[in-house]
Amino acid sequence: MTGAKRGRSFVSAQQVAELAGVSRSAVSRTFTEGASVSEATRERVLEAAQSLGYHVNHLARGLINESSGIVCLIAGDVATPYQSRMLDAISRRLQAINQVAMLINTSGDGESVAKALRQTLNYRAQATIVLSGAPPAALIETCVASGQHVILINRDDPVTGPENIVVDNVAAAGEAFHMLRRAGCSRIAVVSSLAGTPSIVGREEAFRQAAAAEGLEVTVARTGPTAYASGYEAARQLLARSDRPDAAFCVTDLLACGFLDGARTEFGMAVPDELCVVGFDDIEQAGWASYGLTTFRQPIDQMADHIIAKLAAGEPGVSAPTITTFPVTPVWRRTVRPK
Amino acid sequence: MTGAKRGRSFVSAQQVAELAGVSRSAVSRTFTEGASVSEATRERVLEAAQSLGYHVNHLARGLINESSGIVCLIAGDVATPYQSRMLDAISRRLQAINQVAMLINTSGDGESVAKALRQTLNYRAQATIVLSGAPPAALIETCVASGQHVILINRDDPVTGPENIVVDNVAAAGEAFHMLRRAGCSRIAVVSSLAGTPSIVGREEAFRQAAAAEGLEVTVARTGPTAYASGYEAARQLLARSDRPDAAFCVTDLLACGFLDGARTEFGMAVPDELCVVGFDDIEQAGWASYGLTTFRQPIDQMADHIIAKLAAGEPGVSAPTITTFPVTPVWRRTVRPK
DNA sequence: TTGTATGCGTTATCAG
DNA sequence: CTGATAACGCATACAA
Repeated sequence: MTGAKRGRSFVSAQQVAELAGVSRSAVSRTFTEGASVSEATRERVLEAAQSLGYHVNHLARGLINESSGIVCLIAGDVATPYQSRMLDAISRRLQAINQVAMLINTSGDGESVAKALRQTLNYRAQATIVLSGAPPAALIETCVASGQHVILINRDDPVTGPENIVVDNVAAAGEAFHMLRRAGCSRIAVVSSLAGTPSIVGREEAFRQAAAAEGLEVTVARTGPTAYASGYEAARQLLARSDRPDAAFCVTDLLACGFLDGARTEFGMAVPDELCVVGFDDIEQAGWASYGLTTFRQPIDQMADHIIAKLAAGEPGVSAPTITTFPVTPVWRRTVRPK
Repeated sequence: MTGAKRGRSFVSAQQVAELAGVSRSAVSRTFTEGASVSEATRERVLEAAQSLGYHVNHLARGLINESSGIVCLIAGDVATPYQSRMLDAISRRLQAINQVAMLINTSGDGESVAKALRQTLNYRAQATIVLSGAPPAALIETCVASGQHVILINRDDPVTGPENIVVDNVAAAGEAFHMLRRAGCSRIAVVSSLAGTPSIVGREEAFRQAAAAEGLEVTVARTGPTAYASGYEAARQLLARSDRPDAAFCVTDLLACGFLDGARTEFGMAVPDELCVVGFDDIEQAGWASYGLTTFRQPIDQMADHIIAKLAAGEPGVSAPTITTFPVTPVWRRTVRPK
């Protein structure tokens, strides 16, 4: 009677073996995919396990075959529509391939992204998926050196890890500009944020350049973080001007919703008659009747599928950094004049 | 030179010890809180660890002191504003006490909640926090028997686990009714969902009873899941009637947003002049200018604090199930006539 | 303070 | 098919 720990603790294979009258190995084999056990002992073990409430210890299992089955998801703004949607898409798929998601919330400060990367190493995660935030290059390197997949989403920095997933910001921004032009808009503003994220500045910059190619100046407003309130505030500032804009490209739907509300509430403007607005991401709220936001949809499900495929493929490529770009499709709703 | 695994794998304490010229124990002690190491060796170890990219294996550590530092968060609708907000609040605090959140996404089907509970056991989680879904009582029991904290949020079922966190639905629903009555409304509808969650039916039922106490009949609409679209559809059906309601209590803000949009878009109704609406949860969108929803706020941060306190307190109470009820505070905005 | 030895719960290997 | 045994990476009681 070695392992009789009288309740209040997890049950071990040892205890199951004793109850079933078999060896630990038999118990182990019963719960190991594709091991050979006779149906008789298998049932005895299963029954004993059931009555004792035994569950295989993945920590110990991971100790042996260097695969914990854990994938770390690192994100800063979990409560955000876009991020939480992505989180949902990825975690759901992870379950399907018998992996489990470890959520690391890097609440703001930059130091904590590094801390998050270290957590991922501590838990011997198979992969690290960075949804937001800027991880230190050195730590990324050790993650890769340790055999992890490191996947960065919408983070096409100059210095990056090996697997990058990116959305075609410049194509979308260019298309946004032409949508607005075809609608007859000429005083176009860009509503952005102070975040300085690669995708944010990428969209901003691409739009500006598309405008410049037609000889058009564009004013850009950055009034705060990438949030609803910043969009609202941007409307407040931008639309109070004497040369009030007749269109806005918002680098994020959240900003766009705020901007729309600001334009309507503070200035009573009619959309799209007096003002055209284009967003980015196609979050759920963009489709709500109060907004009917014309925007660009990120193919979140496809991106998630791609990530899972990478993970399922096994060992990460030892080779050079990868960049996979996903197309972004326009979703026409009611904030831009048709034609 | 035992542990020279040439790259592509995680570094072990063994390798660090060899490089630093000390024993494995010295390495272990260096990374163990409150162990005694001389400053000299400590630095040598730290340096070696740094250059090798060593990180303590929490899996192995958890094997020894039955505490993996993992807390499982089980949720069904991660992408939902309320859930993701809760997720954010909890995971953020978990980091602060050196725990890490494992996110288990029970995507819909009931079986997967059981699967989630088993995962929690597999990873020897300290605690299991169920944000949504109905876990089988038997599994809850083994979790508790294994020494886990099991915390159920807004799930005051008859059969429950040991630690329940609940919001005062009946007080809020009662108050909602009186808000609407004081606003002069008499034909009041309840907008609910087909989900059949305890909190949903609790609010529904409490509101109905408050009305019944004043001899008022209430019609309840359940047009689908607890989502925006269901609220919209409810408006479509409810407001097309000859005895069109002049008020609605929506058991969720998401439903309320949909209902408001439906009322305005499909019927051009003026809120709050022709129609008063009350929501529940106070999600971010409730505060957006397009909605200005009068609703009831769940004290998410306090609830999260409470959970953390429970975890930090150590061993779960062996005693009877606990129920902690949190108050819900009304947030007056613009969808109910004042006075 | 330091090193040695032991054990944590598993699985892989090997002999039967 | 089965059981004994050796890892896996780490923390700790113990001896030095």
